[in-house]
Amino acid sequence: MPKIKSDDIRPQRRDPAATRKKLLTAARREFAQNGLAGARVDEIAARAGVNKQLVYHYFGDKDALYLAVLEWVYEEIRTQERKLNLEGLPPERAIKKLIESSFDHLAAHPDFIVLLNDENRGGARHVRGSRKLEAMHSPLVSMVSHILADGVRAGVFRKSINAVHLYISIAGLSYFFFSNTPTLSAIFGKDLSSPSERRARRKHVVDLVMQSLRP
Amino acid sequence: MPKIKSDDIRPQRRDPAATRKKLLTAARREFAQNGLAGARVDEIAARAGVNKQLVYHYFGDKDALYLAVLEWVYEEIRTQERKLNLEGLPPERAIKKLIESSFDHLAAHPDFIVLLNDENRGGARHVRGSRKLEAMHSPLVSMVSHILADGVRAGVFRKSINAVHLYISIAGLSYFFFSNTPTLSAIFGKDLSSPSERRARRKHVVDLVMQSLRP
Amino acid sequence: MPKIKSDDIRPQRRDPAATRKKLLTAARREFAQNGLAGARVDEIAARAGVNKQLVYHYFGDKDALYLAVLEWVYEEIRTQERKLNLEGLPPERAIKKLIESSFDHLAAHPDFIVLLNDENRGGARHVRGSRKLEAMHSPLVSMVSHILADGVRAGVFRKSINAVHLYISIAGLSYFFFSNTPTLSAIFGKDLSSPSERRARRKHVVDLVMQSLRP
Amino acid sequence: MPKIKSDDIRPQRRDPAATRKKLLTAARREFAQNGLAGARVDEIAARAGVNKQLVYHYFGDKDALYLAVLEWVYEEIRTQERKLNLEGLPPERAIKKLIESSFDHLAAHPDFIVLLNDENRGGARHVRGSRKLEAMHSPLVSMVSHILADGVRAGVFRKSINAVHLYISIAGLSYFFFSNTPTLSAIFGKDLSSPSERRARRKHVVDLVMQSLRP
DNA sequence: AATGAATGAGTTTTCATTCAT
DNA sequence: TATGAATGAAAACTCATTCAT
Repeated sequence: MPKIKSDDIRPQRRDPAATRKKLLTAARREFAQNGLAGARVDEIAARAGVNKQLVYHYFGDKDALYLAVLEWVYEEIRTQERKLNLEGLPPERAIKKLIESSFDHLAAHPDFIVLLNDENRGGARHVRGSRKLEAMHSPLVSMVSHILADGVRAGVFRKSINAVHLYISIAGLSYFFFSNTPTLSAIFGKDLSSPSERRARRKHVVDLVMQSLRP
Repeated sequence: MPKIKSDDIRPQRRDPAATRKKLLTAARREFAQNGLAGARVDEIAARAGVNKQLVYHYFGDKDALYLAVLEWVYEEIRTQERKLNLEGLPPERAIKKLIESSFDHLAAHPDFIVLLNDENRGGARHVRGSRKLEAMHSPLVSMVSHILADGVRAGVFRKSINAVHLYISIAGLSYFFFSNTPTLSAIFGKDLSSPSERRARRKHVVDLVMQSLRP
Repeated sequence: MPKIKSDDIRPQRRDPAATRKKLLTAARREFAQNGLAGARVDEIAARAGVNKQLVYHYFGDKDALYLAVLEWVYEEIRTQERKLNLEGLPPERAIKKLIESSFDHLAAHPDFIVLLNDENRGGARHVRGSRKLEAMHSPLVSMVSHILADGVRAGVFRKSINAVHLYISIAGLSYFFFSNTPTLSAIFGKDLSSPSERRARRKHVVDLVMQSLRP
Repeated sequence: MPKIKSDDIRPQRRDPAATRKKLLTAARREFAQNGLAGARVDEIAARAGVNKQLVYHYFGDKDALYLAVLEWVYEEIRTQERKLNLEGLPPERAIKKLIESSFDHLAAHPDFIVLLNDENRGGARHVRGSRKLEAMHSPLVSMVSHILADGVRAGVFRKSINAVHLYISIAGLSYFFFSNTPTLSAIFGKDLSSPSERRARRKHVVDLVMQSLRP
């Protein structure tokens, strides 16, 4: 929406919120492409089209900017999870929807993986120090727990499946595929990044998990 | 083979092979800890206890050293795979052994994951350029293919399971757990790196895959 | 004078004189602690609790602010000198009082020294450019001159003592002690900043000068 | 002395000791002129005519370089003190020589003062952390102590003069004159840096101290 | 009068790499 | 083969100052 002030030709001058967002977006790309150590503050500022000093003005330093990006992508995931609405669904449909949306989210946001990799190498140093992330509990584990119980009761799922590990498995089956596509493609001599391969993978993951849950 | 040179008091002076190995070991640690961009050539030389220039002497440059490390860890995996001897086993035992040894290898060599992450972010640029890696085909995919066929014939596995994707799934279920332990632990508020959690995970992965293969 | 503006809760909003003074006080501390080059305009504004831009509003730039601080401390000294009232005293009492008050002033205002050091390194560039300081002649040199003459006439002081140099000596004997306390303490392995050491120094300075004036 | 190696046209290539010394000399000038905070590492390297990185190679960082300079000037002073040979002299000649050489050393090395000023503002942080300086005790205080005792015994000095404070006074009477010449000149409207003024000051200092010691 | 955003030039330090011995 | 000196480019971060409101 254009600003009302008609005599201001230059767009968005003095718009702190917009500047912050531009920096954050640029940082997300740069960190995803080059990692924490490989990312360049200069480049982030250039991508955002603002002065380099503003990185420090708004975020403090490179690490704090990295954390802000992490908080952003985690928030995206939580938002997506909240939108799932699995409560009303029959157990099998619920799990299937969860698997699919988990796969689709990674497909749509491939940078999430690459941003997390650095964080994991560093022992989750930023995540552990974040108040914001501490408050962002995922509702999914307990939801999965309930769905599993419902499924067992309904006789469609086998017993003694650990909800935390199932959640990790669902994530991992998609995550590894996306994160390691380049080396897997090179090793197998087959481009796994094509749409058809991606569809095949999605189907395989859904099948694998669903079949494994049968009583 | 002991060195004859009697007047050389300090051990391993002028021992090219040993120096090369020391550099490689040091590089593996440094790259695993700090990534490709974050690793320091100075630090690698210091860890190896040799002069920095020898990195260039033996390997050419930092990227070539990184590739040498990648080739090393891939070779380790292939060696482990060759040792598996799945041929004689009944299908179910064979797959189970494959899953377990896949998990155990990552548990024993956690740096493999972290070394590959950078390579994947970079589009597998080093791997794709390597003659050596090209020659190191994994025998496992075709082996899995045969095992699956045998299992279907014996009536213990269901049909239409893709061997490549099953292989990727087996790897991914362990890989993701190990690679994301720090952030998962932080998010779940539960230390997943403990031996008991690790055992539980191993069991879960074996169960998940085995159950999914049932007809 | 209390402000009338009734709806203004925070005190001293829009109080130019107070803001100026707060800036000056903050600048004095910051310059004393970090020198001209080491002082930070940001820090000065923060210490003063006002916006950084006001430094430029009120003083022009960092150098002008530094000069304002110098003028302030010089004015303090002149004020103290004017309060001395040496005229009526017998020559020996007058000199003694001068020495003591010179020592005491430095003891009370240790930042004076440190502020002047930078100015001296820079060739007194600010002081020489200041109209205000030009007008602030010290009355003391001519006063010392008269006291010396009186003392000689009264037979209590020896002849041919240069008033300017005596003034410099009186200042220097205290100045050096205060300015170099940290390094002298480190070198002598003895804390010269303690009250007892300070008292001893004061006595020594008075004695030294007084004894040297004897005929 | 020219290097023997005749075929080496470029002078002093690969001469670590010379490089170190050039850096140290350049640093001394730069620190003296601009202080610790005001000095520029770039400028020091440029003055030395070597690559900036060598500052870090040889000294570690800017602070360590500053300490190296401090150690150098202190060593100069100790060397000069050792050369004094006051032992054989009669007490009055000994003290006079000490005053004069103290004055002359500062006249010859005016940067000593300015280098110390920053160190004192910083609470002697570098000096206190230096092993080297800890070992460089000045022999002068105990020497002054003995001279004073000899003078009292010989009836040429009065009693109860503290050696440490006399040493500080002798230093301070010269130090303050040199350190504050610019502002004193500006305030007194008289150039105190001229040779004649310097001679007058030297005489005054010697007189003042010597007269103060009379019984 | 007062504020916070924005800037450009600079400042220390780092780093992969090459040179000379 | 091995070493330490030397380099140039670039990195993160800082800072005095100005702009827009």
